[in-house]
Amino acid sequence: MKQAVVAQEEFQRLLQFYKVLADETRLKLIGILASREASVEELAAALGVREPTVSHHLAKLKTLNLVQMRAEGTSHLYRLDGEALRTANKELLTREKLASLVEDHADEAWQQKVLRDFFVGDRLKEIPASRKKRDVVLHWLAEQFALGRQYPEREVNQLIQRHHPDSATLRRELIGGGWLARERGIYWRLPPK
Amino acid sequence: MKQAVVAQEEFQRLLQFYKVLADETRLKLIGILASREASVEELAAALGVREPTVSHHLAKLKTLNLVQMRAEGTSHLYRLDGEALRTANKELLTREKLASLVEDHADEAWQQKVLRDFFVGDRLKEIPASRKKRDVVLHWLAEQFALGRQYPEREVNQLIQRHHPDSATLRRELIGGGWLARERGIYWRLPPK
DNA sequence: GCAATGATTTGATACACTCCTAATTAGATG
DNA sequence: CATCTAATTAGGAGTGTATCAAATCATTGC
Repeated sequence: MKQAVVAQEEFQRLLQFYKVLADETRLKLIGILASREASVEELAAALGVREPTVSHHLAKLKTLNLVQMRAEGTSHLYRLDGEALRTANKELLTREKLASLVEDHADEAWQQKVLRDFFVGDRLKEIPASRKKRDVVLHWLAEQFALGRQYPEREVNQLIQRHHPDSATLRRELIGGGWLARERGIYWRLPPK
Repeated sequence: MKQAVVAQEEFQRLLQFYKVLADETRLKLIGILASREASVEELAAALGVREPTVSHHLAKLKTLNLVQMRAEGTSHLYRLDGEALRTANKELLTREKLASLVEDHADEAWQQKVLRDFFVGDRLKEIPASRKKRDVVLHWLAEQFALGRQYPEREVNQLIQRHHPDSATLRRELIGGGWLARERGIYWRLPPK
């Protein structure tokens, strides 16, 4: 779980990074500072905006430590921190990276929704037509069976019928999908794959 | 000049890229699709937003060719185009890259502003105190001299005084800054560095 | 062909962010 | 200490865009 929190923070950092860079004026600003240091006044003139606007943008860049400032007289001379830029680039958008950053509660949320949609209390309204949703329902159903116990067919049917009348279909699906196993009229639940 | 146009387009592409990525929902979307393909319905449930919202975001990702879609039944299954992602990453923010993307009209604009600020017509209101601005003014002043011509001191003073009374100071600065050269009371303009 | 299902498009609302002007702060200079 | 300059901060107008509900479109299945 600690892991997940770290991932969250890293995700937010990445998001912040993109947000800061996703502005035309700021990107130009970086472009100028990439080749030389410059004062706020210069930057304003070069970009065709007012000084406060430049200050505003520089403040955002500062939050990423992308720029450094040194005062000379009343001027503030800004320059790009190339090291920070290089570091930031490492944090890049790779497939593996992103996948690891997103909590897989995503999957879980989706399954919750399917169950909400198809159940009223613990009665199954209907058997989902789509394979994917049916699997979610069957998975839930399988969990109603205890692990390590043996069920005669009559008992299996009873248990299923507490949730839906068509026990034959559901029983067959539970077997076919590998949630239950059967031998000589005796059924048992298989451990989660 | 053709070069500049290309750079402009590339700059805009880079900007678009950051804009698309600078959204929490979209970044999560990419994160999910990084590990598996998914339908709009699933994505909506996983992200906790409505289907239209997901469609909207997917449309933006499509503009960068970051996702691919295949239809299965009435579902549209989306997946991340890892190749596109890798390509996009190459377009990265390197110091050299950015510097080349930003037109150096930036500098020019700044100089124009200094001249506007300190001149009324072609009369210099005052000699700028800051070294940087003074250089801009001196540069302009130097250009009022013809290249390859010889000026006696009296003529130099006359020319300068058309723009500002303190010809002594300005003449000295023009020499010191390397815009004019002098030998035995004769002055001439040096070619631009 | 007619529902039903999932996706997309459209139109409206709300929030965030850029940019401005005006006011304030911090340094330098007389 | 007063004044000037450059930068920053505060506050507000205008714009863009994320989101939703409602309407529309496309595909499957009866």
